[in-house]
Amino acid sequence: MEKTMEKIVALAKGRGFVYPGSEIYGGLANTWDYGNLGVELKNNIKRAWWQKFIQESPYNVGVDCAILMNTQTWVASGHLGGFSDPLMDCRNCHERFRADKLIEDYLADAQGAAGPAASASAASASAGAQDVAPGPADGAVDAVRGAAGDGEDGTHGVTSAVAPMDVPIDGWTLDQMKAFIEEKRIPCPSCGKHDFTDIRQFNLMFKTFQGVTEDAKNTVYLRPETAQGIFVNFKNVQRTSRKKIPFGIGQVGKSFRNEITPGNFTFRTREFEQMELEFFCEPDTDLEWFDYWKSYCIGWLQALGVKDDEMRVRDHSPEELSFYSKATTDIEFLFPFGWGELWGIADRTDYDLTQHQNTSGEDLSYFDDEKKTRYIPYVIEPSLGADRVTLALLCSAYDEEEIGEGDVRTVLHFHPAIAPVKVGVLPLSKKLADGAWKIYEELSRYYNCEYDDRGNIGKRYRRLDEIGTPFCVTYDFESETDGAVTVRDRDSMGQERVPIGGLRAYFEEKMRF
RNA sequence: GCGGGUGUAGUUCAAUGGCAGAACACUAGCCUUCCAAGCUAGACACGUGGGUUCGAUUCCCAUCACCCGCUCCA
Repeated sequence: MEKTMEKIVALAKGRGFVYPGSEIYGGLANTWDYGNLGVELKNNIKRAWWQKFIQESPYNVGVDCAILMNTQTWVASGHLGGFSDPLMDCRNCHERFRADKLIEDYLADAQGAAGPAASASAASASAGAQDVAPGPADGAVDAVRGAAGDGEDGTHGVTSAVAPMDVPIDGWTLDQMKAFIEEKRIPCPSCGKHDFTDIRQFNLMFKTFQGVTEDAKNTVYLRPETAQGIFVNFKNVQRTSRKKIPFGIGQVGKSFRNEITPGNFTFRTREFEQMELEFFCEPDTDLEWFDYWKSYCIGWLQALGVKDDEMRVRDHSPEELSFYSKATTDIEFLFPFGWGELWGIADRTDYDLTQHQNTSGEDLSYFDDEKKTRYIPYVIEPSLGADRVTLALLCSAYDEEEIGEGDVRTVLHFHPAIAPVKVGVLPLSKKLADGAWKIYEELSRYYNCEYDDRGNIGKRYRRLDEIGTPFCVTYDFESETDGAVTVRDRDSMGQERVPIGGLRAYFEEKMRF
């Protein structure tokens, strides 16, 4: 019984978890709509996160910020300036490359040719494959690059008439990159020819216009992360919540990134939902809090049923770290397509608040009344993709069980707290509809329930197993006289007789999170 | 954006230059009544546009969309 992405996608479409977006118009690439069950599942997961990270945490409060923000926000955060990728295509073989990477590799090669690290180019050429599961190959490249960089100054002794070799490649203009590639006649890593298109910028932010006229002055961007809404409201929330540092602000909401390559079902999409916490602490306490939130996150995943062997924690190497981050750890999940990042926990230092303070001119420092000190807080950011964790929990729950001779049932072992339907209410016969319906009416005041009287009882159990319903209540002929029903458990398939009046208490106990 | 592939029912698959068929799923009724695949009936499909042709779901062209690779992921 192999667990494959195909089967999970088929189940998701077939049973109403996730449909392809805009389907009647032939679809829209990589958009997905959550269906009747999917929305329940995702809402339950978001609610569970909120409960654990906001409600139950003595430190944290929540916000819900606008998706559209003042453009200066993105200047401060660095999204607007530095994050357009310079891309060029090879006219001969139609491969696409990042110009800066091409130059970087060329320089590394130049170094390799002169020194003993001659295998550098071979390693970086072969390691390209996929980023989903950065394996040993990528690590090797990093190591090689790191070693190459230990040379004098990063230029590797290469000189150029057209490019500023004393400036890191990130600081070059597009023209300088293009000119350098021409000057050195850098070949296409794929086909070896030298015939590139001009460099084009690729900005990852979705752009739109506020107001009716479409001119540049009205340009606004859809947020590429929810974090910035929290940073710009840091002082507001601190004042109105009367929180003292350390404290955190959490938010659940949509973000948009014009990724070039989305894919793997809902794992990577251009529109996605994040559950982010920005935790503000004193500068020297950041690493302690980093560890605190790391285990807090892992604990939450375990509580929802993620098994240890389908989860791993990966610390970023120093070369891999983002420019603003002091430490980053990814919690990864083993999807059928490989390991994929679920949760990024980053020590962002005081980078964000400092940037906003400098750009806005507002003082974003915090004054500690007890210690009589003033500082810009450090930030620990556990950032979780809502769609990713939903997909992960769907994959984790998926199972095909052989029960008896050639008899297989598909079952989703969701934790009751996130199961889209908590209780199936089933009259054993249609003649018993009245009594069963009363139970349905009562229970659906507390839980999302499903009433089903079609087909035989076994078939109904199977349908409910397949959507991960933890409990079925069967109202039978005896119920008419003894006032009790059979509660059937999804996981054990065992049965228990429970008085109708005791159902509510029974389920409360079983579904506790 | 480039290269390759694919478009027939909700799903998986047929067939055909001349009324498009099955299985499962679905709906209604009957039967049964605690672990799917009993009986009867029913609803549902050729992505779009153009061309060739007496006639196109089928052949040709275009278009749209999706899938798989590549480039990206603060």
